[in-house]
Amino acid sequence: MEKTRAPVCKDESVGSYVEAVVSNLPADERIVELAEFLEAFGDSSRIKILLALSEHELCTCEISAITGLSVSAVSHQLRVLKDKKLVKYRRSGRNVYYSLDDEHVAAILDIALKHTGERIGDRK
Amino acid sequence: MEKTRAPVCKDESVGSYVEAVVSNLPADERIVELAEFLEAFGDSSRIKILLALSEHELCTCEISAITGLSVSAVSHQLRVLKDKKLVKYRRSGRNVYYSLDDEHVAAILDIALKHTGERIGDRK
DNA sequence: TAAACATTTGAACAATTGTTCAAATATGGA
DNA sequence: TCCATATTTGAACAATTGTTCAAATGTTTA
Repeated sequence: MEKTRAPVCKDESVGSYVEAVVSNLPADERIVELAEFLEAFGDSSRIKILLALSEHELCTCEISAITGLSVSAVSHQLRVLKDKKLVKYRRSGRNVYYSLDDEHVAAILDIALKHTGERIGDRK
Repeated sequence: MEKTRAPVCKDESVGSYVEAVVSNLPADERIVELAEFLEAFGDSSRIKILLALSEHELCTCEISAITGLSVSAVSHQLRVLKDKKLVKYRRSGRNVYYSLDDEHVAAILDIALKHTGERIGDRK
């Protein structure tokens, strides 16, 4: 009478699909990788930086001027965005110019804008 | 000799587009809204829950069994996902069944999977 | 009603986060 | 070389986060 399976809700009508869902889940390390990438979107300073970069390649001090954040705060956040592969950069003289890493980043911003904009009562 | 503009890099060759970028940025409250939505993706427990829900509508205890998280931890995370509009739910008897709020949530998971999967050396 | 199951909630805690400030590093021009 | 500008870095700090545990709330069945 002891179950070998992980304990699921006692109701037997539940969960024939549970094993299928389990077996389709990516490996834990893959999930961590996903979360770390998406986590980088989860701060309003970084969103502001990403939205600015979605319009134009910009250097650190321009981003600072545009966002109103200190140069140091911008640099710290750019490091996060760089590490998590949301932005790429190139040096040109004294300046380091940043831009979105690829179309995926812009696409996520776009979907998020649509999702948060579509709710009733949220009209521009 | 005092500038009225926000201080930009001293290099004058820089920044004719800066004002345009500034004027295209959404309002701060809109940016906060975006960040709060995307922030909800930024945790591996929540990603695991969302990936499970992308395959099948599931109740709290099924999610617990599938993810290996405690029922309480799942419930706390579901509250976050509910508040940030990533999932919706319906009650059926004792159980509360959760599912992804709309196609935007699945789309973001999909793009993130592609983005993190495409990098060299990350082959399955 | 009481008992069993499913879910939510609140307090507590360690761990992580984003900012500021000061200092260090990097680059280009005199 | 020295100086000005641009950027990065590290330490410190308050604030926030995710988990656990225990208790409370819902719901169904006997």
